[in-house]
Amino acid sequence: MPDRPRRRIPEATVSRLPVYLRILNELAAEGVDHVSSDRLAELAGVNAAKVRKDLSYLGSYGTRGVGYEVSYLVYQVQRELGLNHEWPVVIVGAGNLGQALSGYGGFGQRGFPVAGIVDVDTSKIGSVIGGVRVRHIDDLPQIVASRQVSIGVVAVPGASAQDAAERLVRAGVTSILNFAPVVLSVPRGITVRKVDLALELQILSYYEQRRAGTLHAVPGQGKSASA
Amino acid sequence: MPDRPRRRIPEATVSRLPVYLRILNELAAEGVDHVSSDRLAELAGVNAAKVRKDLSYLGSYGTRGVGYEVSYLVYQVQRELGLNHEWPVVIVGAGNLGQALSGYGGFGQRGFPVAGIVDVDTSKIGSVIGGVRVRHIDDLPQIVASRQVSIGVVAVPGASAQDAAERLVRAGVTSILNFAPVVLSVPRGITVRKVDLALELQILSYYEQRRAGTLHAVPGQGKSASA
DNA sequence: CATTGTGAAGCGTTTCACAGCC
DNA sequence: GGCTGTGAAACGCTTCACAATG
Repeated sequence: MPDRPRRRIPEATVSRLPVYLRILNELAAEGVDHVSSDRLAELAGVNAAKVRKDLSYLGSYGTRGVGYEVSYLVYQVQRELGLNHEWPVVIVGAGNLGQALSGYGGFGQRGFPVAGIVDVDTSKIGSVIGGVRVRHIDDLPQIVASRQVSIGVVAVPGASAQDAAERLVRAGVTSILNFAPVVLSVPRGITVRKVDLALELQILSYYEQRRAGTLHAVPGQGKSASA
Repeated sequence: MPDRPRRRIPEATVSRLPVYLRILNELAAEGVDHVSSDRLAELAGVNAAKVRKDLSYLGSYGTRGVGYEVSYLVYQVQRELGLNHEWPVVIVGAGNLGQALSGYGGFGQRGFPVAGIVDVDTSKIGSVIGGVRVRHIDDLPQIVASRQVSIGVVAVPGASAQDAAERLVRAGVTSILNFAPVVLSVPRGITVRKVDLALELQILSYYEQRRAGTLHAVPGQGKSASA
């Protein structure tokens, strides 16, 4: 590992880097070796200036008049995102969602292997999901320590989510991906991101209702693009 | 239906209203009848001024010196979000994710009943998930029309997601919740929101890596709060 | 000469600070 | 006295526009 990130990258940019990365990987798979900010912007559904500014935070990796070399940019983005090594995750909650997440397989393929799944429900313990055996939640500290886990996934009902988060933090996890529909309260320095279906649907509901009233165009998280 | 929304509400505010709504519902369930912006802010993990400004877009529903009446505010927020009636959704993709989403039940409970699930895979057709029978994707237009569906959920692999989105749009859907890890290209006026696990994990990876390098605090999507 | 990299302007969001009101 | 509602300041992000350059 040669060097650590130095520059401070805007949050908005950080959340777009994974999108660029995915597109770059697709381009690489297609054998494309160079790409312009214009093309990348089109594929990512954003403005070209934004792509250039975003990438400029990583360094000057483009060539004027030519564009960006795909493979080199893939490497740089991965390095910036810390994707050069694996980040084992531990899933709390072996219900529907925990099982789906664990069985899905996409985690491991993308560098986030499931180091463990835990649940409070002793009836679930021992069953194997996606190749991982469900263990008791009291084993959390041991799993986190032995597998050097720093990311925890909260996949329990809302009522237990705060407790799950606290257990994760106590066990030594410093980042949490929260699927429960609650606002987690965590100590400073712990990063929490949430994925909340009902919330997303309710936001869509708002724009649908607006559409019904006045027939105007509507924003779409900045994620929509024209064909 | 007395009136339609008039004021233009900032996107950032719209995405916080569901959070307030959930908290308000919890407070109501606990028998709390009034709440201050300070308290609401604490529970939502945001700044009190933000709560007041957000709520002020709905109208002046607070009482100076007292706070907001919980039940009245619940009503107003729901109305603003268009949650006074149900929004049936159609799910495209009856794989792991589609099944989990449909079986989960939270959709229906929150006013988004599953009007149908469709798949291209004929071997999946006919099976019943969460009380809904899986139908062929060619039935989409019929389902959307007969059940007045305006929201579609894309739960297919990345490679088929664009096609799924196009079918939804052709069938008459105007909002899409996309779980596939691709940027959907849709006509203007169609709202797309995405839920992307890998992306969230990669963002966490970035902050984890930073933490490893320099020991500083880190943002958390603005969603974290101190205990 | 196409395309990057970037100051500077523009814009939306957050936060402050306090007048207004119950 | 306590809390809302809101102008205005501060901030961060986006977009423009163009000089720099392979």
